[in-house]
Amino acid sequence: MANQDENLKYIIGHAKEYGFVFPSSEIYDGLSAAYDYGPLGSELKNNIKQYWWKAMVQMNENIVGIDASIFMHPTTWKASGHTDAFNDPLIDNKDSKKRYRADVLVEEWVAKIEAKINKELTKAAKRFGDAFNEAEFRATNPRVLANQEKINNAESRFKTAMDAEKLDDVRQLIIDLEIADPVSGSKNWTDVRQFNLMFSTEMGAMTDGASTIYLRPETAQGIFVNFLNVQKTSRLKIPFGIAQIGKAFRNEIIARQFIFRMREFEQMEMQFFVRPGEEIKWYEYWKEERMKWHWALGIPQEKYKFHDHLKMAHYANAAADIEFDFPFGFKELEGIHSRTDFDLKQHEKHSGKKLQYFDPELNESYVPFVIETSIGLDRMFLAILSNSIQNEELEDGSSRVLMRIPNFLAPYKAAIMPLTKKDGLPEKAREILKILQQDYNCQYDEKDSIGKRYRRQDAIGTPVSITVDHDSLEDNSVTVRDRDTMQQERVAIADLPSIISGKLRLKN
RNA sequence: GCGGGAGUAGCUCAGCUGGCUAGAGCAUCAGCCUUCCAAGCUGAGGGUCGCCGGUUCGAAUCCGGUUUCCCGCUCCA
Repeated sequence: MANQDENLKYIIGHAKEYGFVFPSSEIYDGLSAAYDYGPLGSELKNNIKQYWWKAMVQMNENIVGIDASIFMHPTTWKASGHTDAFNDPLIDNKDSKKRYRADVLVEEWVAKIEAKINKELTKAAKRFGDAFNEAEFRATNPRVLANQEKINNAESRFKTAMDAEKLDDVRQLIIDLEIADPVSGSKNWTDVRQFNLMFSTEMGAMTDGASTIYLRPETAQGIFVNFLNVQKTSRLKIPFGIAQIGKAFRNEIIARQFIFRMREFEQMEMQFFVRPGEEIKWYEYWKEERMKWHWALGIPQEKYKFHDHLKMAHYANAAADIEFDFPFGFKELEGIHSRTDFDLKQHEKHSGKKLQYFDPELNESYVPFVIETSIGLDRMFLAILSNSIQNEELEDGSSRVLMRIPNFLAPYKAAIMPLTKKDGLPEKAREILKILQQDYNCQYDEKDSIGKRYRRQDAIGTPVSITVDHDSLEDNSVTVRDRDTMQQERVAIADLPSIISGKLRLKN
């Protein structure tokens, strides 16, 4: 591949040309960072979902699935922290054109002043030796006192301004503190603006009396608020998990890189509830399990790597990403987080309901700890798409566009084609189609030369092509051609179902 | 959101010092050929040149605005 830009462009072009992914509302010039899945794309996407659901829910007797509503009670987001944390005050420097979080600028300023105080303390400690009393020095030294007061003032002004949502005051604070852009040193700032990362809308037809609700920014909370419902109705014992596939929405300031970061996206999540104190064990377990799930697809293992988080989100005590080698480099594909008991505790607090599990073995109740595995469906789609597409040079000097989609995820499993359009071959081919399409998504094609039709199937990743010729009418046999090797073999029509199912089996 | 680049048929692009009914290759469709690995023959469909406005006798072409996409910065539970 020439370079990364060209590569991604090629993938986007191929995806559009063959009906995998279209820009949303394209006839109206499209909508930024929104995409539609076309006929082949929705097949592939559904197959990914099925693969995940099967691995998580069907293959684990202690994991069940739900499908929660996108709308949730507004208090949910207060409890989860999204209402506050998804509200960043941002400010731009007019000269450097850089954007910063206003709260970070203030924090950095505070850190600078604190450094001054510490310098003062170190100096004093040297001077006084063993007799040095830090608390006393802090309480009496005029320079330290003045600096400490500066910090206190700034922090309280910032807090007051944020609480009252007075963004002008935040800007004034930054100007008063003489904070300069770390890059350019410029103090030429724009207004402070708030970006709420959650989409809001009104519930209720009347504007008055309607309440603001949010489109969920993550699917996890739908699981947490249903924790007791599910645990009780499914008679689950800890450790157990609840899985969900669904859409989530984030009003990203900037959303780009094709379907990698969209404002509307789909997550496949599983929250695994465990005994407090056992979370790290299960965290490690799921890290491994999830990586195995990826490896089973047959995509080269070096395309994946773990990225352990050093800086944790407020709710987590351990976190790692599974990163994938996308056309634009290694980027997060899936997250595995030890979320502690943060979410359930928060919901207990805000709802006033007990969200606890009675552990018969320990004979006590507790709020379970949670391990989360969360994978972006659209990202998984892109991972498979970008890994599958290749231009293969053939021995005769020609080339073919090949989509090496893992067989069991392919949109079409088999293409059935008559060698020619005459002599009853189409009829025979359609007979076979009728049988196979009950179990497999198949395509019928009789247009153009047989070689051309093979290439067409290569370009959309169909693993098996079945060709009906004149002999087929006599002996009920057909030619089966493999997408990757291009090898052909003669088989009985009756054996087709088992041959196809053999090709769709997972690598383990 | 800022800066840079781009937008002509489904795709890749040509045309752009303003001037014939806007072209090519591939793709699509119909027919011929009846053929086991694309690119054989005949024909057809498909574009208000991203959109709006301006300059002009005349704009795909010049100017302004706008929108979408790509890249960089920024942001990212």
